[in-house]
Amino acid sequence: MSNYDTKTIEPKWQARWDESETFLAVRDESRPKYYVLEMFPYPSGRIHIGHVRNYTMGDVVARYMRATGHNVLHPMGWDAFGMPAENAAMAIGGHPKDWTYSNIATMREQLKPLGLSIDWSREFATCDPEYYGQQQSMFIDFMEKGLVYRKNAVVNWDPIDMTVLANEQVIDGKGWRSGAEVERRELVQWFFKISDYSEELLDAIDNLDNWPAKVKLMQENWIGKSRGAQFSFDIENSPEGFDKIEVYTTRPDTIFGASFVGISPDHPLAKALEANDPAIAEFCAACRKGGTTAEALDKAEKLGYDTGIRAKLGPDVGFVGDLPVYIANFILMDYGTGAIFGCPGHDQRDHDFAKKYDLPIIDAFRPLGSDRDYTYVMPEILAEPYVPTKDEKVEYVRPCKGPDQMTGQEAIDHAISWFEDHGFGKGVTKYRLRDWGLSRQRYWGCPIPVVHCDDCGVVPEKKENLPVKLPDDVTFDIPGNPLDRHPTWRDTECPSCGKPAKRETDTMDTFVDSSWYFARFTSPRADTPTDIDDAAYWMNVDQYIGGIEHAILHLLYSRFFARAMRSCGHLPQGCEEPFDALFTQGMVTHAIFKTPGDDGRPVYHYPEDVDLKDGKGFLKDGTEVDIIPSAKMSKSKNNVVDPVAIIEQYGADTARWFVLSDSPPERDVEWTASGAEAAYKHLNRVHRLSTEIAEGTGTGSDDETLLKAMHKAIQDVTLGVASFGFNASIAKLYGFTNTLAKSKASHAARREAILTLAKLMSPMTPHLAEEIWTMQGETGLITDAAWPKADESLLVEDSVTMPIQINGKRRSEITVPADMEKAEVEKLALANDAVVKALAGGQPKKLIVVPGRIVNVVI
RNA sequence: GCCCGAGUGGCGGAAUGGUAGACGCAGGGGAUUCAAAAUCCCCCGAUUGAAAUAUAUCGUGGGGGUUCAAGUCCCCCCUCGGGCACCA
Repeated sequence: MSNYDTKTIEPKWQARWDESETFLAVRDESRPKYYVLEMFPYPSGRIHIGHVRNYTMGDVVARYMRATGHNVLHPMGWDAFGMPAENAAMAIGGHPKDWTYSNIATMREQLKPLGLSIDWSREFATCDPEYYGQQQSMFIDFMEKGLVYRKNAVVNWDPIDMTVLANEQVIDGKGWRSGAEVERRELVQWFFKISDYSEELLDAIDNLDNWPAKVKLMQENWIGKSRGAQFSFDIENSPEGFDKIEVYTTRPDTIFGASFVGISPDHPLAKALEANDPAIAEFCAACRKGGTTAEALDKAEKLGYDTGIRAKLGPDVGFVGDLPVYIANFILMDYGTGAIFGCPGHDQRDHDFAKKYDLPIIDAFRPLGSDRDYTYVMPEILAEPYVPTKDEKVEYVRPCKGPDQMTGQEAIDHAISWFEDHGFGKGVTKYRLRDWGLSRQRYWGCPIPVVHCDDCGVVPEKKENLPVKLPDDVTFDIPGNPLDRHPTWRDTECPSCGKPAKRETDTMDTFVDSSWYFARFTSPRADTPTDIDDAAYWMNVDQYIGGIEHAILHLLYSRFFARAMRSCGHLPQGCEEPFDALFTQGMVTHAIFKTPGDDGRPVYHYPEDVDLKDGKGFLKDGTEVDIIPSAKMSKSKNNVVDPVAIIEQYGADTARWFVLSDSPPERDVEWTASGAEAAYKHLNRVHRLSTEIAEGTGTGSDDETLLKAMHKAIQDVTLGVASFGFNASIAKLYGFTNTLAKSKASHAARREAILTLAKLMSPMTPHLAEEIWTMQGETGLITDAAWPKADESLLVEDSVTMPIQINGKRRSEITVPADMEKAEVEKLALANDAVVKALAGGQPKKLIVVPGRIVNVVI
């Protein structure tokens, strides 16, 4: 009897797939194409068990689609630019390029033993000049389309990494990588005009039917559309040149509840005042200093400074009197107009502010049936503002227009038209989404391919001079951008006039690299960014798989890029939404084992040092450890599972099988030693079963039962595999394996069953499946065999057992022929002992028969 | 604060409104073995019960409701997780 020897089996089949170029993707119009993609990895140095889960899921989809007759594209590449390479160069010397390519080589060698059905011929890294050169070419195209611009901008400056961060990269006021408190600086920066697409990116979300609702919602909130009114107050007692304040509001219906006007400390008017008034300057400086962490904002008091300026609406509107103009710390310059009117009666923030500065609280509306009408309320009388939802009907005591009773939304619509009718305001739609600042003052990124010429200004590099390659001779001994201090790299000539000029030294945000790699995979060696025919054939990505952490940034940028690429002719029409279906998978977690240390800090123990017994863990010396279940893997907590060691110990198929079993794919799965062991035992059992069947002969009985179970398994497993129900599929496979192991059917039937089992397992455990295929004397690769089809006629049971409920509680059951008439079933049910007893000679009030399902007798 | 999502045995988790707990882990019992490992078989929600294929009672975070029938649908509440946030 041969053993389940993964060290022989797995490399053998991987070599066979390689030799026969099984996974090479070639255009073939005769078959439907299917493009499955997992988010490509950053080459950090080693693969993580999370990679195993991510790529295994993609591989299951790819192999299943392949078996169902699709021409599958399943590529792999490396998101290879970024700061860790520079950090490594700073920490341990060497060059980011060497560090990166060496990591890629290591990780490729670690990934390959997983037996993924990847077309490795399409592999590339984003730091390959062939890739980033095409990106530069596209950047120039975007410039021509007006999708790129420069502006002086207040940026988030990370003082440790010495770089600019996107808003999205600032988390709680700290740099997403360094954790350093972010500072505000003004620099000339490059931007993509993603805001041009705000409306389109928002509207199109509705059509992303196969995206998780959660991700769609997050994107909607991120784009943040709001409809409101923009209008001006006339101001008096203001500096020269300022006779109006433009404000934006989403609640114009509350205008007659206004009791002050507020402007941001960064508002031009505030800046003008600051220049002449030291007290105001001091106040504004204090506002800017305030931390931007969520915590700091929570605690930050509303601060205001009365400028002495007075504001009023246009002369003939009446009602709203002179309003004091405050500089207030809670008003952001980069949203709306940087100025608001405050309505303390219907806004918590304004309410807080009004209380503090003793400003009037004026109701614009009141709850239906209420008789309150506050025109000026001392804070102690009205503790809270009245803030109903926009679809709640309220009664207006100071309406702009429209009936007295209407919902907030109706009132807003009426108010906007009232503003427009009176000619001092207009309806305006605003988005929270800002343009994408892509400049990075780093070395290890794609150089922005432009030249600064004294005479011609900013000039794009000529395309024939691309790629603008990164120079190799750089050092990282001092912070900042090595490109800035390189002696010669910057020096070039103007592509337009030929005079000496300087290269741009900013490089691109690495999110640019990952915003179009999926398109490049369709023709990775093309000498244009894409080959339009290849793109037309392979796009869109039919199934995209990755972590929820990319729900906003990466996916939104990719959606923008697809549109921008279409407008430059790099993608055909219909690719605006590049990912037809998205699946976000959970993490692989692992328990943390810790004991209290002498200094009070916990000591973390490696899993291999802990013996588990009855749910408790003990060290070798008998000390009990605390167990924290399901924690994110972290090197510092010593709870990282190394996939390489797992593959070494159990083989790739076990690792693949385990990460798919137990938990639904979208949820986190906890890696446990016992679970991995169990997976390994099961695969051993299947292998043993196959050996047994291969060696067996002869006749048996009850083939039909086995074949029925087989077709049921085909049905159930297929359903699971096709819908990301991998854990459910695996449960069915366990069940079918048990049935087969116990079956006394004939050799022919059992052989058919094990072949089907292998086929059904092949997306998850491809090596073992190939092995069984061969053991049973089949020729060719199981990978090339067609997916089994369930025979409908064998799925139908001859007889069914139906529970009988009496008043909704299960009391008995009857077994009847599956096709029995409802009336017959009713008759049988009424004759059932339990029913007869319960009826006690009476008649049921109601008798419900759901054919094939259940009988309910209501008494 | 706002917006989502989730609460089912000791654990991970199954369950088109139709027999709650599939499958796996852990646990218990047995077979095999000189013994062990491996393997195979059986039991395994709680309560009551000496026990039993008990046709007993309770049971899917809590409380109401719709329905012949609710883990599943509706309303309120609690807890946990995630996202966003002085966004006017």
